[in-house]
Amino acid sequence: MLPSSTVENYLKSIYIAQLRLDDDQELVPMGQLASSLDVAPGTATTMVKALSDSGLVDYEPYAGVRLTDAGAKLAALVLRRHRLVELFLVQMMGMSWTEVHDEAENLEHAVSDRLIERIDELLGRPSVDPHGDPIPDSMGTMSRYHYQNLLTCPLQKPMNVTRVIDQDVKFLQFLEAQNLKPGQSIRVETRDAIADSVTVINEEDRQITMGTAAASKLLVEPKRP
Amino acid sequence: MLPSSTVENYLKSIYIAQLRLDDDQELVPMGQLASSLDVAPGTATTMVKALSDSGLVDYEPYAGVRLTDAGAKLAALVLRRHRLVELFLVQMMGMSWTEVHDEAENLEHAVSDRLIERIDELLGRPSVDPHGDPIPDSMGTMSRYHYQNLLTCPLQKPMNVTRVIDQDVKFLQFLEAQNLKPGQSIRVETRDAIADSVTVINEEDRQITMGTAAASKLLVEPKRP
DNA sequence: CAAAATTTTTTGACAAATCAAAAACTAAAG
DNA sequence: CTTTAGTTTTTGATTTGTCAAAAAATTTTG
Repeated sequence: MLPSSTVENYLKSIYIAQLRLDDDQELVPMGQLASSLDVAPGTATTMVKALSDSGLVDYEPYAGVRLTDAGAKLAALVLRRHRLVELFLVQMMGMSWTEVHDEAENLEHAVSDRLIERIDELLGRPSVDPHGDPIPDSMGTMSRYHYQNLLTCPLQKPMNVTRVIDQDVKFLQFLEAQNLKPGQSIRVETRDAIADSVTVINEEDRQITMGTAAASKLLVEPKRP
Repeated sequence: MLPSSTVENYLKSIYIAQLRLDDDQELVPMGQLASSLDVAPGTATTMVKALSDSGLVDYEPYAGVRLTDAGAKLAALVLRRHRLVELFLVQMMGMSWTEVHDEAENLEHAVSDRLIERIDELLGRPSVDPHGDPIPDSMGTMSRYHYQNLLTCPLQKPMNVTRVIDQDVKFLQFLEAQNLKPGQSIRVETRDAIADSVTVINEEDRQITMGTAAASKLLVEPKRP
């Protein structure tokens, strides 16, 4: 029995939520899962129980849910399809990195293993997607590097944008317009805790100020050329 | 409300069945529809009644079903997506024309209008897919040319294979191995009604004999140098 | 044309996925 | 340590798509 798109989406959501947790044994709360999937809490409970019966998750009533090894592997392969499709749409189809997420959201459930292997090959076995998110390999293994963000990185030091933790089209368009896309070089000028703001300088020496909520979604690493 | 994959598949099946009918007002029998979709007869009845309520088909109890204009347009757009995806997989992804049908069967429900427009553009607004099947335009209009087949075409006259009316992988592989793919040049040598067989000569002057059931699935047109 | 064969529809049931709202549980605050 | 606030589960219904088997209608055949 191959998993339905619904099951794939539940596993993917749990997987992504677990990535934000420090401890692998920590549980994802049901409320969070329900809201990330945009379903009623009771719906998530029912579904998670079913997933638990299938051996894809460990479920602890009133505590939360966690993927089993089998569930984590399946989830990683969904994410692999999603991210390879995103990169494919940008690289081969000339679509904008701001718009490929929604398209990939549908295609991730429809592309066969054979096609995804072909895409992987044509793209040269890439390791990250257009947003800088790592692409799991065909075994379901994903690198988990810890980048800094605009709130934690050193001030005045040249950095490269490596990853964007948000798929909102408007936000991505904002980054594109301000030359803050993954790959571009920037440096954090000032941080103002009171004003809740961060000011960065982009490649064109233009100054951009954003709130800390936005700043925390831009991941960077020290510039290395 | 955008139609579910199930609805799209029903419309597509009715559309294809209607193409085989001479008169546009003729009805597709429920039994045929059910078997082409691989569902029980009662299931088809239930679904067709729902489609009728949505104004996508005209349904006459105990007689059969026929698409309305709205239904026909939707069906043609599904077919358009299917065939553009097939051609895309062959031309851009380097997949074999024998294997793309199943892949397209899933992708046809997942690709957005935006992506299909991009594919159409990249392929140069093609008019036929890898099997020679015509591709409806974005308005849902499809050319309906009537080819001859190996049973009806003149003997000894050079012809071009233009279309194959069968998606069975084994059959397509057979055609490929025997140099009988769309685009290739052939000529019908003999027909034997008693033996139920047809003998053709391929581009390499090799002789291939097949049954009339197979021969009727190969459509041809007079060779034009 | 009546009996038999075939096709189609109806009926009752089921699985997957969902919701709203009531009930139960846990955690936080006084 | 009890009351309150917040979360989670349960319950009962609903929608979509399906099947098997009974019933009805149609078509074929003798």
